[in-house]
Amino acid sequence: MSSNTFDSKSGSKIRVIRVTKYDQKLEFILRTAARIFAEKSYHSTSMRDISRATNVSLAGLYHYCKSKEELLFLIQDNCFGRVLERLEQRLENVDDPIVKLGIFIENHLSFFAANMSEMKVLSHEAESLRGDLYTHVSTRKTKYTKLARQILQEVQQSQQTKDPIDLTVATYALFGMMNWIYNWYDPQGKLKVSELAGNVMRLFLNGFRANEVSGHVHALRSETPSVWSHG
Amino acid sequence: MSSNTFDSKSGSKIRVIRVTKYDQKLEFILRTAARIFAEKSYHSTSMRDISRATNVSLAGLYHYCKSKEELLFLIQDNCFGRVLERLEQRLENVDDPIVKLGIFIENHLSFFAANMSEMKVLSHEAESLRGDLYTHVSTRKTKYTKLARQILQEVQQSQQTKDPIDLTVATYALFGMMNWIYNWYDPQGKLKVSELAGNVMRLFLNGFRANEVSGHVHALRSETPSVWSHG
DNA sequence: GTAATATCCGAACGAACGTTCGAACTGGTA
DNA sequence: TACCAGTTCGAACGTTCGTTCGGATATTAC
Repeated sequence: MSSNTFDSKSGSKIRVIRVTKYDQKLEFILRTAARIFAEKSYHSTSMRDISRATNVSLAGLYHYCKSKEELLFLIQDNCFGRVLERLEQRLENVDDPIVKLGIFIENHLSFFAANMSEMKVLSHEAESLRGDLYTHVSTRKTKYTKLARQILQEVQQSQQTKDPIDLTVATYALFGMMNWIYNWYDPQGKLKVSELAGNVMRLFLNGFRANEVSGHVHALRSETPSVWSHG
Repeated sequence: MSSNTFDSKSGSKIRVIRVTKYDQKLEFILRTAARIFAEKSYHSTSMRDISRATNVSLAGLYHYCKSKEELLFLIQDNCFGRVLERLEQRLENVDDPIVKLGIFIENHLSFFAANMSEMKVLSHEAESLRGDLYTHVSTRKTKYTKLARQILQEVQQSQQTKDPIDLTVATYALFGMMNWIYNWYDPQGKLKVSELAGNVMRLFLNGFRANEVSGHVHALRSETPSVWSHG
């Protein structure tokens, strides 16, 4: 990892990529913290939990971060940064919107599967950050979402269908499908990541592009609408 | 609300449905707590927050629940119970698996939209319960998931397609699409619940039943697989 | 009325929390 | 050797947490 990835304090004056001991230990702390945050959530994890798991004293942790919230931020921001960086590389020189969408889905899911803890923390603890830190991650997320939406729009425009799926619904349905996997998917299990990505891709893309609505679905509309209330 | 919905302490000896003051106030506390839990998460909500929002003294809250955790449980269990109850009613005498699926989706989404706070707490704070309380809700959830999976299997069997979507992926993709809506959907906004449900239904069902895979998607498989690692 | 019960709350408890402080180490440099 | 910056940590600080206790007030039953 390059020394500038985490805004390192190593302060090397020579312009080469260096991995200082400080960087390595910070990364180790972040990875451990991410694992525990994923296991028992950010707010019910204490700095003492992280201290115990890393064998770094409670006070010692504050040599590597200025607060517990900054730990969460570093996990989220670093994780998201890597997703985006990789995505931009892979989308270079790609024009076909459907291929773009495939790359987007595969990129998201394979990174998710390989970094389950960090990605769970990124998607599940979205609102645990406050102030500037929240804004920073949130802005990135909005940008990411808009990119997905734009790709979907291109797909939709590339082949006119009647009665198209609402773009907002489609965008968030896609993210829902993908981000929900931390609730069930086991990267070590039978189902390989490539199979997962392939299935999600087919499921979503065929649904999104289909222009035909089953008669059965229409029949549903005649049902009396359910009215829920709090009493 | 019937006096037995919350295992009421009202202890009426007459066999009629009664709404005691106790029940009403408990329900008010639960609804308020659900709202705050949804806003700032269970673990960062204090009993003092709930006390302030309900105008019930801190100690007074413990007349209606025996712990903060029980508050969370009551919210989740009551909410889930109502979803299940309504679903079972609507599925009675329905045979067509596609209609079943439509009812399932519409039931879930319309209830979600009408009870956003409770449903967010139900799906977002799944792991905040411990021990028996966790097991109880979790068992119900498993049952609910299996029902969805079974309906999907029936749909799949009713019309043989080659290369069908993996059932596990499909099931959790569906729940991901539906449960993710607390991250973006505004029931008061432009998009009506019926439109939301209709779009989700079409998106999912067409994708799930489609038997054709685009050549574009196949092309993706020749990409060099991405390898993510922690370094 | 009065007794019994249900409802409510101010005040406090012990525990756990995030963070800080000053001192003790460590390794490299002169 | 002495020195300095980087690293480490035991101990403690002030705060907030969930919960409890004893008693006050309201409601019901007789």
